[in-house]
Amino acid sequence: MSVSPATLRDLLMTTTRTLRKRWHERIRPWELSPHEHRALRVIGGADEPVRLGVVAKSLHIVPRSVTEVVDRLESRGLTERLPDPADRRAVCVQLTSDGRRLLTELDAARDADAAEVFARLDAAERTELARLLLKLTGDDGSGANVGKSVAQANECP
Amino acid sequence: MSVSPATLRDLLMTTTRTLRKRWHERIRPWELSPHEHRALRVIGGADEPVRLGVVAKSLHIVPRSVTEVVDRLESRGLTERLPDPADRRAVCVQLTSDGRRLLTELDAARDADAAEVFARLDAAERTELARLLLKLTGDDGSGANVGKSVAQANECP
DNA sequence: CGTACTTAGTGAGGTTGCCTCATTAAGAGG
DNA sequence: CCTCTTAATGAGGCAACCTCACTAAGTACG
Repeated sequence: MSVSPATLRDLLMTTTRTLRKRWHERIRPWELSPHEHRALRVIGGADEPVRLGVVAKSLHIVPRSVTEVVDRLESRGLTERLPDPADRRAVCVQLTSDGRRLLTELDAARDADAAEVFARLDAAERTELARLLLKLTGDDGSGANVGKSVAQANECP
Repeated sequence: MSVSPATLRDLLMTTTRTLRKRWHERIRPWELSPHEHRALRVIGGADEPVRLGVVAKSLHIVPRSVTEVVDRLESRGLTERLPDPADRRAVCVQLTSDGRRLLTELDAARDADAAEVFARLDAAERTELARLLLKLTGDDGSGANVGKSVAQANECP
């Protein structure tokens, strides 16, 4: 007999809940919320400064909220604003050297955490899990997939 | 070459994000948040009235917050408080008939939603996905698993 | 029995991370 | 030049949590 969709969904939710909780614990020493880390990743992901509006899209929040997030990062000396040379309305943001250093550490910690969790699966199982999840989210031509929205965020001109 | 843990984690997160978003949309007509639905499920899950403290544990929030959640449900006529016959400090809560009716509808909608999503997988794939996720969350004797915390919430005396 | 400790719920008030709306400044089209 | 849109932000709001302090009630112990 097959597994019911409802059970499967609950299982998925429980799993990611565990992941989030682990990561939340692990990131505590840095006194940076997971959300701020995500912002840092978006900003540092490109090698050029990024517009606030682009950060907003990547984080799936409205531009107004990005202002606050970046304010907080900036107050900790992790990022700095600079004018967009091509559009004087726009504001770009980039990592400071402190920010870059911190991001490197956090990314390493995050990868280590993921590695610990997924060590329970062997290579074949990981591949299969990835295949199943991709099939679920269905990148079937619709192009609406957000899987790599963070990685490929377009930069400032 | 195998899939990196980091990619896998991102894939999981994206998947559940999609699920949450779908459900959030779908539940909109009832004007009840997913969170309130969860509370309703905990309260209606048992056939006997449930203590507020038990609801708190099931929802993974502190008792004080349950007071607010239940207040809101009660103000919509979905639940009602009653004294615990065995402990005069405690307060129990149960569904009204309106609450029971609503819960039935919502559960059906939620199951239908899950069914739509997981229809992309055949029976064998669903079974495999469940196996992999179970292996990940690792119910390997530690007993710390929370997978069915909602379903088996203990009742009032 | 009385005294001390614990527990269940809740009032008061705070925090976080979002949101909308209005405003200012600047680019774009006719 | 004049309207129309767009980028960021000030002002203010809200939801869903939290902690701390309090009351009332159960529990343990000498």
